[in-house]
Amino acid sequence: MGKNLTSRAEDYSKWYNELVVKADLAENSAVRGCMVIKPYGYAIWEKMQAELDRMFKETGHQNAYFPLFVPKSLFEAEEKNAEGFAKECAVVTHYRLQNDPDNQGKLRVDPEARLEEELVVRPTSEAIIWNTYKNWIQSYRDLPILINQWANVVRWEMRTRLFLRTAEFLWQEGHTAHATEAEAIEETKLMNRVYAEFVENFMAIPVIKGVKTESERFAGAVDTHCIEALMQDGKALQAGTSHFLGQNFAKAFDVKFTNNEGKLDHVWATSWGVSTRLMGALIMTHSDDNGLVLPPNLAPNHVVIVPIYKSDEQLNAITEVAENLMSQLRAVGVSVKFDNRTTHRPGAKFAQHELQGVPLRIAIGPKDLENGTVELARRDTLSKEIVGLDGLSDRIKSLLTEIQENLFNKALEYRNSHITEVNSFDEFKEVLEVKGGFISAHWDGTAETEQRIKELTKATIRCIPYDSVEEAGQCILTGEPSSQRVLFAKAY
RNA sequence: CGGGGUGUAGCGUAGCCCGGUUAUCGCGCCGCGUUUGGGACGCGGAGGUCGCAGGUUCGAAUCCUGCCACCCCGACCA
Repeated sequence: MGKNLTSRAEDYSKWYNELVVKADLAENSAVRGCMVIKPYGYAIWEKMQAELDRMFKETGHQNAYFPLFVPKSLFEAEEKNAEGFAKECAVVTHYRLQNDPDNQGKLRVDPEARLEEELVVRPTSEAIIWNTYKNWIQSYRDLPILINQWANVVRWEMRTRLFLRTAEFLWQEGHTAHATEAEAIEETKLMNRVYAEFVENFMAIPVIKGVKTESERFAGAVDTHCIEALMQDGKALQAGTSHFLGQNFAKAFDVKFTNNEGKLDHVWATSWGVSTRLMGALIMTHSDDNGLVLPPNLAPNHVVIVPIYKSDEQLNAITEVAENLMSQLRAVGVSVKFDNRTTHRPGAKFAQHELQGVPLRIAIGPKDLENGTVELARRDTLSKEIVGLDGLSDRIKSLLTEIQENLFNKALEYRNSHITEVNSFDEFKEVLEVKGGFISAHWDGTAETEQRIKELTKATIRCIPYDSVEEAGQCILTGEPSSQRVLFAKAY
């Protein structure tokens, strides 16, 4: 893969700035770190939203919406959660501006308009949602509550990384309440599976499902399940998380219910989320030096048709062929755009659609009019061929399926060839340095060792994979006994 | 908050050390014409508080002082 696209998220921004996603963070320094998503980029996000939303509903969830502002007293109720997010909260302290007497034409914050209680701009919504659930739940008959919210959240990170860690981002967060521990744990796992299915089948990004170690766990969770993906530069990216919250939030917000035996108990909870960070994952998994490569399942347009002509007569004839083809394609569910802009030449259009990652391009010119053919070009392989018009729509339909599979398989092959088993710390450092990717190694299970390895190498434990097998071994750092391998990597 | 760096047109830049015509070049933008099977070419044109403020000087993008902003590395980050 090209070096231009494989190092850091910021590098991608240079490529996509103009066309895909307005990747420049907002120019005003006060909102530095917030991203601006252009229409084309947003169309991709909408596709992702639509599919996820469908999957959530199929698994019994409903959408709802909760407030952006969280009163500080609510925010601090669940201690670990509050502590985990405290350092990155934007806080509203005033509710009014006034003319600045010392500075004509400028406004200042009215010192008289200080809020009695500060409002935290949600970095996540557990607090405000559980404060609400308290009033919704009395009996086991009120359970489960299976709610998802599409929202923006703000995390005032000291340092932002484009797509991957922006100050404001869009996401969905599911918040569920259950009568039993087993049911909540099942929900946690279910949603992690839903995420994995979406990311693999839709985004064509292979992921590893697993569980986080204590130190990487969500603040306030009992267990954090996750999907981990590998980017083309050998760094791991956490693509989604699903948390089993135990009774922590129910206790913090005093959410009790009477169970079917008439006993009072705290509710069991989960929360789960994926964000616009997935767009970063998409870019960093499939792109090449010509730009974005979109899996057909996410592409706003599957096919673009570019006319090549010298005269108006030719354009008219091409338009007729194109419109015919478009209605055939639309009939079989393929989205298609006819790029008949007169302001750009064919070469410029080719380049632009490649940059935007349109899976298939059809060029129709005078030669094709004579021969009843078109030129069909694939974005994933950059190959071109001349094909006849007969049966073209069916062919394109199956080609799109093939491209979707090809992208996944390519990424899978790369990912699999970058999971390395090591049995010593020297080997660990060596692989991390020269090859990158995931490293499968034994670990003694302590947070101290994990921390020490992080300090020495910058690698963290991405997860304990679901499919990790029982196997006697020794911790690569301490030599203490270990019963299974875990996955290490340098991560975004 | 520590270490390093950079601010010149929408973007990328030259000029700065060693002060001196109208601030350089490329991309992009606008007009006209010729073009159109992989990012067209020619001619013409528009666009600048040289980060901000002060100072030195006959004269400051250039030298001095202060400030501001941004980037990178670290700290930080489910």
